[in-house]
Amino acid sequence: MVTRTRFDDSECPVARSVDAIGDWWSLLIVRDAFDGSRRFGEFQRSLGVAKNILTARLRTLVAGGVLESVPASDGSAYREYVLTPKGEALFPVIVALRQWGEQNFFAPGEPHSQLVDRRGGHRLRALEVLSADGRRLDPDDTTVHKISTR
Amino acid sequence: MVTRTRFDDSECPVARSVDAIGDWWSLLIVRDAFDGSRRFGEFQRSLGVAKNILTARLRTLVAGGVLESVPASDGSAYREYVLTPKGEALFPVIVALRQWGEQNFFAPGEPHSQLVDRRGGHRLRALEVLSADGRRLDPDDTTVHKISTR
DNA sequence: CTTTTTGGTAGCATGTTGCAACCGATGTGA
DNA sequence: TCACATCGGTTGCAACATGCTACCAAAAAG
Repeated sequence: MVTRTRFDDSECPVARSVDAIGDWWSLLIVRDAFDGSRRFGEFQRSLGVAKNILTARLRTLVAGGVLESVPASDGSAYREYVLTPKGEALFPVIVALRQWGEQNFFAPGEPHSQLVDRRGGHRLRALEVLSADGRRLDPDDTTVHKISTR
Repeated sequence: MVTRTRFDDSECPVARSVDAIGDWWSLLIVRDAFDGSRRFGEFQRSLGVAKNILTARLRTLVAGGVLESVPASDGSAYREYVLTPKGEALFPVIVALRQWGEQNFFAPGEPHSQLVDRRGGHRLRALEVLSADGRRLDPDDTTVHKISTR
């Protein structure tokens, strides 16, 4: 568990998100969950993480409402960790990280795992940040309003 | 610096991205950089991070090609940290984290900082994951191909 | 009924973080 | 130009988090 008292009450949504999933393992656990991992052992083998660390991370993610622990779907007495709706809402985050990684950390032609459209099997379209009326926005086209009500 | 030998050679783009920016401070530094912070002191005051930690993080981000150190724009002898093109490409990641935070960590009406379209000042459109031909995709509509060439 | 798998926990060594003190180079005001 | 404040760090230390290995009980498999 990271010691962080400073941003628990931050008014910045990015800070609260990072607080929930912004460590090395949590994001990869969520990625694996999107890829279909459900069982403790699946995450452990896939990630190679120490079991006590995995235990702690899964607990944090469950406490944070990203995952939930449900009875195993195969009828066994074990439990599974599945994404909640809140966890599923991380899909654009994972896709954004994946696309950034693809574009910046692989040499042309270097093999890498790829997220594809199940129907047709094609690569996804690159994420675009759009204005309310649909214009593509660059960082310079945006600004942060310090406080606002929703 | 996190000890991570396991994923340096990973073929998963998400893992490589997380390797570069997947810790508590790096993402917030990048967020501040998007919001206009450039100087060491700006980051330090904005984040409240210890100076030695900030030094280490900035060095890592520069080494990773996310930030670069340039002469100060005000003509002083100091230096500034600005986003490289690779760093700017993190824009969708930050926006995704921001939108996830807004939707999941704030009570209705609770004040929070907001990213708006400079032209018009409206909130941004929610990020959408799209197929190559423009259909909205949910996690279930996608699958990971283990290895592929680009 | 024996063995293996699963999903952990406990203890310990090591790595990382946060804090406070300190420091030289730079900028600023008189 | 001389004192003083600010900037951008570095250093040492204490606290905390992480990773590894060993161990264990419940469940499943054979």
